[in-house]
Amino acid sequence: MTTGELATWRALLDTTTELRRVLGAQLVQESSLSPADYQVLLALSEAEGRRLRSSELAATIDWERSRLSHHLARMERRGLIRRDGCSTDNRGAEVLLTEDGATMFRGATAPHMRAIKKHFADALTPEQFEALADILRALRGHLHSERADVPAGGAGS
Amino acid sequence: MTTGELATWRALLDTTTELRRVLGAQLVQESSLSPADYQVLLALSEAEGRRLRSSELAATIDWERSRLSHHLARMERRGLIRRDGCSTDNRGAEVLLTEDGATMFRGATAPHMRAIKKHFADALTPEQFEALADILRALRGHLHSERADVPAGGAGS
DNA sequence: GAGCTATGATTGACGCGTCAATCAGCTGGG
DNA sequence: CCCAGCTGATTGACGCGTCAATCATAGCTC
Repeated sequence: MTTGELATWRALLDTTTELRRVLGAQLVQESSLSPADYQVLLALSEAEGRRLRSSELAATIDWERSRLSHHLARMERRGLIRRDGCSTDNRGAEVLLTEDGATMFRGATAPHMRAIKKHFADALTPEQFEALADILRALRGHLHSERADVPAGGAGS
Repeated sequence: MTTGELATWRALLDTTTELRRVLGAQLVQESSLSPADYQVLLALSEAEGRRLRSSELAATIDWERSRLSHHLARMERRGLIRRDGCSTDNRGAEVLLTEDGATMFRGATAPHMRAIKKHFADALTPEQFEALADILRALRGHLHSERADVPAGGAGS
């Protein structure tokens, strides 16, 4: 690995850290929702009937189950979501958006989009967007191909 | 903001989250150092005499002071660093790398670099690296220019 | 249908990060 | 000199995330 490649890696870490910080701070200040809250509410508001099985929600947003459990407990306390037993599987829990949660989410969306535009989208040219999308596809593809490689027992690099 | 731009933003979040997770997990498993530990040890090992004023360290790695204080307390318990009063300013603390800390860091470096190469560097072409470096420069520049804009009260872009 | 294992979900403990409050020591004005 | 105010650093409380353990139920095998 070259010095430049390492520097680019560090730049990627630093820049994304800062972007998350700026956008996260703005989100929580404007709407009292953390990025994590937003992610949960987004997934729920896009789901059929604004409800999801807990495990499906975890899969959708790619969270560990226990993290989700803890977070849902906190969100339930705040009245953003509710948990309900599942009719077809008595072990299961259904998570559903409350009216309050939906309202909070709606109120947060527009300013958040504006912030993303301001701090991210406005910084790049259309060509850079395309290049970035390509790069991210390549990175994601690479990560996933590795994941498939190892368990199969194929030869490594 | 277009749908594609938003999708690229989401892809950036998701992909960097996953990269951090994979590389962080590998780092902690191979060397018992968290990414945060690594960042602190890297800054210290590059510093003059392997020591830094606490506030300079915070500035170097761009952390809140209280976060650093908490983290240093934990690292000190583990014997990775030591804190020492400062001779020129009795309020100040000097943070210095212990032998153990230096050894741990050295042991972690090579595997970590290999992991970065494997999961990140190997996924991209030289052209993509250049494009990515450009994009990150643009993003960083944009973020910083905003920061300078607002307090001064000048006209926006 | 009794026991075994697998699965959906939660819990507790503990390390981490943020915010607000605090402590200690420096510094400048009277 | 003394106090007011600033700065370097730490602390405590609390929300968050991970890991391992747990609980309850489903579903399979005999």
